[in-house]
Amino acid sequence: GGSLKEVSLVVVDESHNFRNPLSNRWENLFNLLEEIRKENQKKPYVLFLTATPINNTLWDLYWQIMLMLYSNQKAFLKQGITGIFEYFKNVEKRQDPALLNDLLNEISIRRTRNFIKDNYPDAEINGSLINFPERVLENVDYELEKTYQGMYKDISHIITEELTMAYYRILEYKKVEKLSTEEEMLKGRMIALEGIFKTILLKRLESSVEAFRKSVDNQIKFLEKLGRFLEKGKLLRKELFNKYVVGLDEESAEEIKIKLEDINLDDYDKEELFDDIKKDEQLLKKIYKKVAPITPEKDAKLIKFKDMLYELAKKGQIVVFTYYADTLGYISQDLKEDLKFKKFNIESISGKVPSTKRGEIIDEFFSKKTDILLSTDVLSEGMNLQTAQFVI
DNA sequence: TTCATAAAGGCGCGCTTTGT
DNA sequence: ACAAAGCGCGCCTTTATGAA
Repeated sequence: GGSLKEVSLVVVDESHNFRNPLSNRWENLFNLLEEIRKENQKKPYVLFLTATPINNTLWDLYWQIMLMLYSNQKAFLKQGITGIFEYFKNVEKRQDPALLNDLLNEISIRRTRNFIKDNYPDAEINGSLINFPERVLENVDYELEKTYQGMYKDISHIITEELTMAYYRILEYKKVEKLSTEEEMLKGRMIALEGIFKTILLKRLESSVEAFRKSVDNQIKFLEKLGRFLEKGKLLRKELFNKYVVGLDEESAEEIKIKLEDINLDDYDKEELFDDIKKDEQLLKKIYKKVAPITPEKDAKLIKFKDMLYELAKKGQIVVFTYYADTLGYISQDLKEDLKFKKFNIESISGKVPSTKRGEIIDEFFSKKTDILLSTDVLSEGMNLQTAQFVI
């Protein structure tokens, strides 16, 4: 509620979120800092906090520093750094991160676990000594081949070798001597997407049967609609499909039709295109049939996971991270129904959980009411889950 | 770079609940 | 009784991924 004039310190937590200068958040923060400076007639203190100043490249750090320095390339002239950009270029060229020290010494405070242990052995939080638990890493192996009861090879063969992927290759069905340069570009990009799509399918297969089933089912539905719209001379793209996927009844189908781009099938090898779309539909249905009977009781990966979970849960609190929300839902549903796990309090959290509810779940975990907490990436930032004894 | 996919966060709208 | 706060939903934005 106060005015910008009263701001003398700006604290940015998880500051690596401001590593990309092309994003709105970077620009907004830059403008905000500028405004504060103007109102104040002097620069406020700026404090950036992050455990991972560099996520991908050196330049992540560069753009965070640019915010702190109001893009002033000559901010450290006195220290012999004539231009920040040049300085980073040089570090990049020489491939030696140690060269960053001159700059980092001017602007950063770094405190590692060992530093605190060595220099502040008596440090306390809320009256009790800080205790850094020993971290022990353990790998658990499982065989996908077993999980999918010998069908993993079949499934991955179908995905990588047998699917025609006609949707991503529509331009290949065009009856012309030579595609235009523009079309040639588009074709290349669509084929690249085909690769991404295949990878995603395999990734979801690896994550859980349920996540995989959902993707396969979704693709079957898409291909059905794609075929139906093509017959009407309209090309259904994924973007619109995903937008309207919930209510694709006949009425809304008419509405969508207006928004779709036209496609003149006379220019295409119609027969072959339709055949291939049908073929993919059949192949995906075949895959679906294979994985449909893998119920939780027959899911070897889930069983192994649960065995381990059960043993660990007897010893202490656990946080389980998973990549896909669908896998989270699958596991959480199964644990809820499993009598063996009845004695444990199990909660799950993802981006779909509203923020107020999220706070409750975390509080309950802190007060040790929860034994097992299942989570997607939402908990990876800004959350201190140190009461947990195990992380999976 | 590009784009599909799936994860996340943020904001505003309109409605309900809460506080004074 | 009225304003403020909270909530759910839809929409928009951001990010990582990987092949070309």
